[in-house]
This record gives sequence, C-alpha cells and structure tokens, in this order.
Amino acid sequence: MFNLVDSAKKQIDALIADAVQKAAERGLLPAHVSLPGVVEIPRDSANGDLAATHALAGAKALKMPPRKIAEAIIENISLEGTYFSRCEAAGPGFINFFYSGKWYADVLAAIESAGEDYGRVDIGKGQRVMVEFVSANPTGPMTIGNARGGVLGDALASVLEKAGYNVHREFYINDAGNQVELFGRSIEARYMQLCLGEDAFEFPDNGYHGDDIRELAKKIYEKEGTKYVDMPSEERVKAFIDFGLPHNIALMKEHLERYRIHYDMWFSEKTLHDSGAVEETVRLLAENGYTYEKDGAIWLKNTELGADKDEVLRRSNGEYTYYAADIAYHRNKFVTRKFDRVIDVLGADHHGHMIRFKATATCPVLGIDPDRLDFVIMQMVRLVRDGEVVKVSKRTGKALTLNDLLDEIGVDACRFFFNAKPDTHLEFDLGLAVRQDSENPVYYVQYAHARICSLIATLAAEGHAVPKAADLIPEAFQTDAERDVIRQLALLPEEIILAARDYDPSRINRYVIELAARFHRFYNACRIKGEADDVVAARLKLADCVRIVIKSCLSLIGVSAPEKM
RNA sequence: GCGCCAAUAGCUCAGCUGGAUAGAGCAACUGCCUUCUAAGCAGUAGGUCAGGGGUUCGAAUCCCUUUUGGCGUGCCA
Repeated sequence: MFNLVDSAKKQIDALIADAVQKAAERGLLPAHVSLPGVVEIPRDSANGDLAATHALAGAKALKMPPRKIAEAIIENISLEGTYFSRCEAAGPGFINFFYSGKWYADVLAAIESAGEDYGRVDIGKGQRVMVEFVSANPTGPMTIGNARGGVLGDALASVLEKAGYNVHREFYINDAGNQVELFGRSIEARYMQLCLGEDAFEFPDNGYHGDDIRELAKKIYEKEGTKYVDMPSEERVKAFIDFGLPHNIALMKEHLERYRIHYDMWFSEKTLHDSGAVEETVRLLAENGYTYEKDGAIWLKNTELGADKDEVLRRSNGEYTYYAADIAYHRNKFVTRKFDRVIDVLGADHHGHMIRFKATATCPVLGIDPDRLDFVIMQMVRLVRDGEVVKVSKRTGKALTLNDLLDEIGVDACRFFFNAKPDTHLEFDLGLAVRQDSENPVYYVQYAHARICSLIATLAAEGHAVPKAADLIPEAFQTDAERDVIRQLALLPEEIILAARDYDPSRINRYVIELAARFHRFYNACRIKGEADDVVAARLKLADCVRIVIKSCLSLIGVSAPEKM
C-alpha cells in the first residue's frame, strides 16, 4: 500500500500537534488544546502542496486571531527529516506546506515497486461484495441505457476490487413473469402472421413491436415451418418462450463480452420460482404477520415497514410478482450466499422500487441487513439526434441497441463516455458520437500513453533504458511541469478510496484526463532526448510511471491502452 | 398531489464530508513542429454558480423556500 499523499497529511497532523504543544510550553498558545483542522490540497499550488486549516478552525476555541496561531505553530515546527522543505503562514491563517525532493522521489519509487498494482488500497478488507448490474429484460436487445449501466456497474466493481473488496459481478435474468409471457405472445403473433397473413392474428396489447421479435418468429418458421399453427396457444407460447429466451440471453452475453463485461454469475429468476424459494419467502412473511389478503391477492404490509404503499406478493391468479421474487433473490444474496455487501445498480425509472424495497429490507424475518444493501441509481440517458430528443422504448422497438452503438463509436469511446457521474442526466448526441474520433477525451488519454511508449522505444534505441528510482540523483525534479505530474501520480490511491466510497467510478475518468493533461504539458515544456544523462534518466522514469498509471486506470474502466496511435 | 434526482460559461460537464481569485473540454480568436507522436502545447475571450432567505470567521458546497426539467407513484418488470 503506497499512499504518499496520505502519509504526508499524517505527517502534518503530527507536526502540528507537536508544534502546538511546544508553543504552549513557551506560552505562545494556551496549554492542553488540540486543534481540529484538516489537511487539504489547495486549488492553487502557489498556496502550497498541502495546506492545514488548524489555525483557522481553532481560532474560536483559542480566542486568538487565526493568523497569530498559525505563526506560533510555524515558529515551533521542525521539518527536519520530513516530506517537506518549508512551510508558511498564508492568507487568513492557512499553514501551507511544500514537498521536498524526497517526497517526489518516493512517489516514483512507490509506482515502480507496485507496478500496475499501484493505487491499490485496503478499505474493503476482503469483504465479499456483490455488484448486480444491467439485469436487462431478456425480451429484447440491450439499449443505450444498458450501455450506461454496464460501464457503471463494471467499473464500480473494478474500483471496489482495487479498494480491497472481494467482488462478485452478477446479472439477474428476469426470465419469469408477465413480461416474459408478453414476449412469448408477441412472437406468437408474428409467427402466426407469418404463417397465415398479417391480418390473421391480433397483436397483443402492449406487446413488443421490435424487429427482433419478427426475426425470432422468422427463425422459428424457417426451422420448423407451420407446425405450431394448430397447437393450443398456451403450448405454443411456452415453446416460443423456451426458444426465444435462451436465444436472447446468449446474444446479451455475446454483446456484453464485446463490451468487455464479464459476469461471475447469470442468476435466473425462474430458478427462484422453481426451487420454491419465492413461495417460501412469502410464506415466511405470512407466518410472521407481514401480509394480508385482499381481492384474492396476498399483499405485503410494506407501509408498516415504512414504505408509502403496500405491495402485491401473489396475484389473484396465483402467480407471484416480480416484487416477491426480488425479496427471495435478496434473501438468496444475503442469507444463502452470505455476501457482506450488496450493491444494485438501477436506472432512475426503478428508484421507486428501490425506496420501497429499502423499507421491505428492514423486515427482520428476512435476514437482509438494510445497512449492507446499497443502490446506485443512475439517471436516464437522453438520446439526442440533431439537437432533438429521441424517444426510446424497448416495447415500441425504437431503441438504439448497445451493439449498434458499439459498431458506430467503438468499445473504448463508449466505455469512456458512459462512465459519467451516476446521478446526473446524460445527454448522448448521436451526431456528436459518430464524429467523436479526435474530439473524445478517451483519445487524449490514449494518445498520452502511446506517446510515452514511443518515447521509451526511441530512447531505448539510443541506449537509455528506464532507470531504477533508486538510481536517480537527489532533487531530480526541479521544474513545475515535472512536479505537477508527480503530484497527480501521487493522488491515485486517494481517488480509488473516494471512487469506492462514493460508488462513483467516473472519478477515474477525470483523474486520468488530468494526468494526461499534465503529462502533455510536461512533454511540451521539458525535452528528454539530448539532455544530460541525469536529466534523461529522471524524465524517462517520470514518463514511464505515467505510462504505468494511465494503463492501470484505463484498465480499471475497461478501456484499452494502445502503444501506437 | 406526494416521493427521488437535478439546475454552474453559448454547448457538454467538473468542483459539493464548507476554505484562499469558481475550473476543464467543445465551439470562437491568436501563436507554437529542420530535434522525443501537433489526436499535442501556450495564450485571448467567455459567469447574477436558477431566484430568495438562513447557518458562520468563511457558502457553488449545509438548511429552508420558490421556480424549472427528468423519473417514479401497476395484481408490469
């Protein structure tokens, strides 16, 4: 574990505590006080590499002007042997610290020793966490919304792994219930129309209108002819479901693999019904007084658990609802499979479900710990074409599919683009996406990587190998451009912690764009080839560390790091 | 009606466990390749942080409220 920013911050805390005590002994500050300030990274590096707010935060308790406190602290601080070369009081009472050459060298040494593992932290302590994401209905192809959920879930899982969690990726297949029935009946209608003519069979209300349904019907017709025409509808629909679902699920797997998403498990809702787990769950709730019957249906007293409305668990026709299955599914996650933490990534159109389910999860007999169940709600993707919002819907069949999108803009750009902050609406402009070849920030980052690879190769040909960090001269990095790069490199562990804590993997995008920007600036400001050997060595080492970190960040978010562009 | 999410530059977005002068990219304009990848860099210009109140040394950030937009509020999933 290397976190040089954190080490430096802790050093400041200790330095200040020590200085406060010394100042108190000399009568400059009141005795027996500890100041509550925090150490942060100033926006403007002219205000130091790190700044402490202790003097500001303690002004009230000490009844002294913050600036005076800061000065008393500085007079009693010793930076000997620390990561800092100097410190100063500034502004209203900040204490600003400036890194020493030793700190910069240690950052590179840390990256060298950890390699692509650099940035790994252990806030997860090996806890088993399940991330369930996409879980699209297998009644049709995945859409642009799933494109967002996919990267979000997958990148979140990767970030959690890097933060020390033991992560399991899961896809919940909704292969039971009304929508599946409707799917079967939609195929039936298309099939019958194919066999007997367009007007021969009525298309079901709310049925799936997409071309994929017609294609499924056509596949059945081509393979088996009209053999289903005389069959009872119920039997026919069942046969079509049995054909259509596996077909669609296989396709989803294929497309998600193409999108570089691989699940540890595809969990079938149907198995929960078949095994009796759903029935058992409803019975458990009933036996403990959490249900009632009304109009022939079994209802969950969800309002008693804090929700705004009750939920039907078993419909009057005897079938269990999605809600009942979802409770059984979460019992399976917590009770049967014993995950320490469960994260469900959902679209904003399911946030009502989330709120109600959170209430249900508090029900003690279920064995689900609501504190260990988290939801990531991502806002909808708004599809725009030529400045106009395009309405998408799986049922009307007008959605842009994930696979088409990958054909159009490629996996790298797609993964980078959709990895945006979950809680903001995302506007996706099709026209822009198509020409997002040189404009897309993903290329900016990849270009930095390719540039470094080429640089290293060129210098290797001249006999300059990337040196060991230990072989660099002391105080090797003197320019702002070099130091800006190293400061950014040092930030990765903090970013991993925040991304894992906030369930926001898009931080990695922003981090790596900034790293690339600082590298490009450095590259323009500092020559490497042709400089003195010490300088070549130091800058080559710096570039190599950037290469390692860019590659590892891109891999976290599922984007490739090309060596040539 | 009620609930959730949002509102920051012309556009797309950062910044939100309160800190110093609110940042980037795109679009516009001006420069930089006889030497390491110009898919790059440097610079100019662009703001009532939706409006109003409050909390305090200090608010884009926290609280209240109004407005606007998205989503939800099925014996669908």
